[in-house]
Amino acid sequence: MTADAKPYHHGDLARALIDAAAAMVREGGPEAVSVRRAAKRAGVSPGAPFRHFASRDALLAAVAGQAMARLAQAVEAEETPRGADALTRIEAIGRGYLTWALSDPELFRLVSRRELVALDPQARALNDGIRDRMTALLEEARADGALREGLDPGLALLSCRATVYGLARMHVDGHLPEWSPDGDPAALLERGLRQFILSLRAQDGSGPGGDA
Amino acid sequence: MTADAKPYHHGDLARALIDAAAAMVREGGPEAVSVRRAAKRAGVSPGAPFRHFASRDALLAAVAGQAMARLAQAVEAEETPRGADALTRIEAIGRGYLTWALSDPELFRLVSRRELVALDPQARALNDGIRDRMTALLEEARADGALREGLDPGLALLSCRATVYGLARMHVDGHLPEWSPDGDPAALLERGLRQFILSLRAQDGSGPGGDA
DNA sequence: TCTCCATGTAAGCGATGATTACACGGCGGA
DNA sequence: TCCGCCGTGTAATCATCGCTTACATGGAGA
Repeated sequence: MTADAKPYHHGDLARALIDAAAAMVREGGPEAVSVRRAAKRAGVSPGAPFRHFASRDALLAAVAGQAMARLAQAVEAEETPRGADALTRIEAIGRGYLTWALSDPELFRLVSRRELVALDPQARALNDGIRDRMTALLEEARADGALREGLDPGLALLSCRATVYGLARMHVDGHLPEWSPDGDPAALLERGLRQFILSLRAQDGSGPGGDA
Repeated sequence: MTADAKPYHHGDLARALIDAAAAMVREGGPEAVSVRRAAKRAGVSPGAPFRHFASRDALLAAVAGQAMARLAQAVEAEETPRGADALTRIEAIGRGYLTWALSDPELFRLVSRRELVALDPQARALNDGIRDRMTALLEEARADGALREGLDPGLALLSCRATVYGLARMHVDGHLPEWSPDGDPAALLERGLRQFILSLRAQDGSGPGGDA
């Protein structure tokens, strides 16, 4: 890449290092990330990265920040606010979250380490944004009477997070085959998600809208 | 420990190394485990551990195996099969699981990496045992008509695992304060667990048996 | 008692994260 | 146009790491 005359100054070393580190995370997990190998991939000397990242952890945090941005983007792209039911939109958020976790499991593992995401204010904001949107949607569902009777909206928020996070982590930690040896992970997560949303929904009035 | 005359042969180096490594995991996570430091803690030379563990990963796997045994023990101790309702016993299993995850979060992170647990057949068996007991209990609940209408028992199994695993991982990954800043983690997990079991339970017949 | 061998030691290899001193070269001021 | 600053990359170095090899030790079985 950028093999044009190879100037003394790289031009965009920081970006190149983040990309290289992200690729190494995908290949062998966060443990496989080495500053020297990232530098070698970017075509610079072993000490050069330290001009841009104070430490290996700082580089990993930058990778996590970029990954968090893509996760937030995936969630936002999936959410369909076009007049849909609040619970349906929560389901869409969860679907976006799970889809991204399936598509980039190692980077998701990185993102789910809060101490890394918390280092980057922008990543924190994205993370908090998703949570706040779910809070608002749950409140909207409650106001619409769409929540099952006897459901504490605060606890429902925790349940949403626990379920979606739990399903995603089960996949990236390799626990899905153990619980459903022959299942397609994506289909399994989708069914789990739908059933969970169903367990939140009030059973009077609106009938089953599922098509699966 | 065993400071009696320091014989040439340690006597129980493998155990001592596992304990030392477990302590290091508790202090700084799996990344903080170093074969050399474990050897120093056990009072032997840097190369000695390799007589007992082929690699650093093998040592970590042994630590994970021991931790898995303790987790299974905590689950078994909490389960109360004395005539209790099947769903109540599932709740008890979840409570034992969450309690142990709260009491030893770093070791739980180790245990939740399946590729480590899978290396030790005994640990695998313990893990599978918990899953199989939940499967049987869910089937019993279904036969008793205790499950909510329209609930697929297979999916309910996945939901149980996702919820309990999700709650536990939220804690060890530091996400609980983010979702409930002022909450006591243990109380929060307990409420989440109770509500989840409630969402499985059929709403006819048996009334609310909660005391919280 | 003597020998075998499991267990520990000593020394060392290559690689890592991190630090330091130095070299390069684009940019702004005179 | 020239000069010096300073951000950026290089080179050399250090302590530590996982792991291997060659050797030392001493308990257990013949």
